[in-house]
Amino acid sequence: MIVSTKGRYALRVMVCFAQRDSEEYIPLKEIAESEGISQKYLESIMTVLSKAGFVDAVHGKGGGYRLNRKPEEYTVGAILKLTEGSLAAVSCTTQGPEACGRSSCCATKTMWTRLDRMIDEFFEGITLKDLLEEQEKE
Amino acid sequence: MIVSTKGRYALRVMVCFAQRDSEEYIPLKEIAESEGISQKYLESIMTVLSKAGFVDAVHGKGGGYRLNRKPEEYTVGAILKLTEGSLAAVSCTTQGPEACGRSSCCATKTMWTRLDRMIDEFFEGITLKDLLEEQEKE
DNA sequence: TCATTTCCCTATTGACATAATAGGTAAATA
DNA sequence: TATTTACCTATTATGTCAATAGGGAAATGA
Repeated sequence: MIVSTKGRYALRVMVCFAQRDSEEYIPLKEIAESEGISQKYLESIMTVLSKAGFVDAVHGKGGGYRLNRKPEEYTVGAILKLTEGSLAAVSCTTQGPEACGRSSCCATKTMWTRLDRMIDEFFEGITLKDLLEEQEKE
Repeated sequence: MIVSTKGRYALRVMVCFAQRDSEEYIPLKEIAESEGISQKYLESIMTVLSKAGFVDAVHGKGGGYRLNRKPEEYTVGAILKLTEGSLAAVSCTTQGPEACGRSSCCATKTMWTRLDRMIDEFFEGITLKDLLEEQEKE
């Protein structure tokens, strides 16, 4: 599993925000209910998105979260890297060469590196706007 | 993490066999030592490869394992799917639509399906022979 | 026949990450 | 000043992976 629940929820929630009026703040509670995610769990995700500056947050009544850029300025890759930490398909490529000891002669190492690059390019080539349009097609 | 230790070991070991004389049976002990994998753990991997008919196994002195096809007839995809069970990047695509309940309107579903297909094509496009040649370059 | 080598089988443990919950604090607003 | 909302720290529950343990059965060669 390369993408966990956390990352998938983050993406879905960001799409949710992208659908709404960009000025309006939406409380976490509302998003949690509409997406069927527990408020507490979603909190941990929103905190990450907020700290990284992906969303604006405002306390109190009328507050909540909102995007601070246009949907096309968020790549799926950026959102997933933030919430997942890494998108590496194997541990070999993230750890330094000293971790394995065989990396200098490993027949499979080049393959893992190519795979990582391919996955990265895939996710960096998709924006929230693309996901929105995908949804509207249906 | 999309590929675990099990799958990575399986690949390395298969490359190991591909390097040797194709007629010769190699005992597990020898492979385990040369690859730095514990015999017991490697056993569990070799059992899977053997049961699936990827290698021949012979008991007793002079016995061991060997490939039963040419290196170019093993794709990395086949080996990984066997040992990993699945190469899916997210659980959404492996489980049926009833598991999620949102799959009918999920903006990200198409993306996950495309990703899975891309990863599958990547691994199916590489054979043991390719890995062997990669190693010999160094 | 018998000892050795080797593969085969079942079960268990330890470690770790993820998913989710719990309970409270601080800020903003009406 | 009460309410709404975001923020923070800690804990639990679950499950998977990696690795170990201990023995059993087949093949071989002497």
